[in-house]
This record gives sequence, C-alpha cells and structure tokens, in this order.
Amino acid sequence: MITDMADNSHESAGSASAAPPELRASTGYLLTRLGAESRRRWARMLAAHGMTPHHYGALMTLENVKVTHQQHLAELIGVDPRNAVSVVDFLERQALIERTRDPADRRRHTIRLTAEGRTTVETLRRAGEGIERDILDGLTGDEQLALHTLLQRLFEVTVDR
Amino acid sequence: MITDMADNSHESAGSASAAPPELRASTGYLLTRLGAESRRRWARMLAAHGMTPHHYGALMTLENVKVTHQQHLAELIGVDPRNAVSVVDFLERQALIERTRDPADRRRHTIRLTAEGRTTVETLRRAGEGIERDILDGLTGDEQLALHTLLQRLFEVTVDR
DNA sequence: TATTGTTATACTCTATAACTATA
DNA sequence: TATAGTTATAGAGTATAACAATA
Repeated sequence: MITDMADNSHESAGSASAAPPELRASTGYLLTRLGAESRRRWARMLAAHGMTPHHYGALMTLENVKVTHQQHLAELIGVDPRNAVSVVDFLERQALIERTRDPADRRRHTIRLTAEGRTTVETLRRAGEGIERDILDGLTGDEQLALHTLLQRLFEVTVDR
Repeated sequence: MITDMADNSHESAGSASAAPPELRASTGYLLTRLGAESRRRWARMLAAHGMTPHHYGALMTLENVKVTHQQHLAELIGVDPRNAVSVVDFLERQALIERTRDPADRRRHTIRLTAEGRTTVETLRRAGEGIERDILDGLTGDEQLALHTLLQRLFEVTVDR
C-alpha cells in the first residue's frame, strides 16, 4: 500500500480528507490525476538513475521494436519529434542506444539499443515493479487485470495507431 | 472518434504504426500516457477559455466541497500549497472565487465559488463533455462504465485519502 | 514550535518557429 | 515541394528554500 505518502514529494497526493464521490465524475479527470501520480512516482525512481520518464519510454519502446528511426520513435513514445532530439541525444551519450545514418534514406537516423541499453532497461523495469505493485495494491487481482485490459484497449483506440 | 489528430498539437498522439502489444505491459505506463493525452486535450480546450487544468480542477472541486480553505483545496486538486497560491490568485482576480479570512483561525483563507464561478464551471464542464466522448468513443458503453468504476476505485486507494 | 499562506527561484516538460540536408 | 532531423526559445508545470503572520 502507499507506505511513504509522507515522503519528500511536495505534491499533495496524500490528502487528509476525501472529496465527495460526485467530484470524480469525469473519467478524463481521473485519468489525468492518476496519470500524473503514476508519472510522479516513476519520475522519482528514474531520477535516482539519472533518467526521465521519456528516456525510459524510449528504451522500453526500442526493446520492443528493435530498430526504428528517430521520427517514428518520437511518435511511439508520444513526444514531438523536435523535443525527442534531446532525449535521443542523451541516450546516445550514455551509450544506451546507437544512432546511424540510414543508407537507403540519408535523412534518417536508424536507432537501436546497445547491449548496455538492454541491461539498463531491464534494471529499470525491475525497479519499476515495486512502484507498479504499490499503485495497484488497493485493487484485487481481478480488478488489476480488468483495469490493465481496459487501459490497453483505450490506448489502442486513442493514443496509439 | 479521434477526428482531429492532424490538428495543431505537436505531440505525436496520432502515430502511423502501432507498437507491439508487449510494449504496453505496464499499467503505470498506460496510465501515464493516457493521462498525458487526456490532460493535453483538456488543456487545449481550457486554453481557449484562458485557463489551465489546475484552474478547472479547483473550480470543479470547490463546486463539490462548497467551502474550504486554501491548503485543503491544494491537497484535493493534487497541487503543492505553495504552487496553489497563483492558481487561487488567478481565480480570485477573475472573480470566480472569493477568499476571506477565517475569523476562527486568522491564518486561514476561506475559499468559495462566486455565482460567476458556478456559471463558469458549468460552461467548462459542457465543453469538456465532447472531449470525454471523443476519448472514450472506441470503448463500448459497458467498457466505459467498467473503466470509470475501476479508475475511481484506484483514485480512492492511491491519490485520494 | 507548528501551521497557513506567501514570495522567490530553479528546473523539467511542452509547444512553437525557423533552419539544414536530403529526397 | 515535402520530409528527417536540428537548433533555439518561450511558456506551463513542478519542486524547493526561506519567510511573515498566527496559532
């Protein structure tokens, strides 16, 4: 359960008294708030590894797609291509990814994980499992599965594709 | 459905090709991404009304709790009390809320909606319904309800209380 | 001493325009 | 003329420290 609500965060996730249920009538509001809370916890953990959520998202995505180019990667992680430049720059400097010119289209930068990148993404995934458990702990196993399935469906029909 | 993915947003929600399913293994990742997308759409709509998500969150929350003080409001909307000052300042300048000293504890600022504030929150809620429909359109009615229920449960056990 | 609210500041995230090089 | 990537910049969002008034 949320064991460390009195931690160093200055966001007020640990409210003293709950708002009435009617307040949370909008699914969009709940998504926004819960997304922010999830991002906050991930960001705190990743910062200890010198990373941001976008860095991790890029590594995780690359682990899946194996090879892609920069613009496509930006789309997959939900970041504007212009803002993705610094993300990719950072990961390349850390030698977690490698960026090479695509000979077929010399405008493109082919991107793939390095061996070190694969190790790092695995380490971060492990570290994230605790956060995941902590956030979902208040739900039953069935509820956790149902939520995941619905979020995945929603992701497919809104963000992705 | 998502009719305007080729709009003025420079976030890349409208991806050309989908990532493999394994990519979306983490519920926390899905929450983060979907929350960001929801916030993005709300922010775009609210900006047309000269507002931010926090402004709307504060108005909506006040409509529910009727009367509270600044620190408590900050907790309810998930913003650090120090960062909530400018939010409350803004809403007071727009005459959407009124802020008065609590006679019982003169450190506290009692906050409540004005009549104009109530009108505004209703207007914004209406404007938000389209966004809500748009985001959830790909799900069936049953799925929408199930998702809402689960998010509300999750909100209660993590963010709230 | 602790709490409510405030001011100030820095840092991250997001949005946007203008540019280079390739196609 | 369009696309991949880059540079630069401004604004919104978040985190943090130090402070005044009041309890």
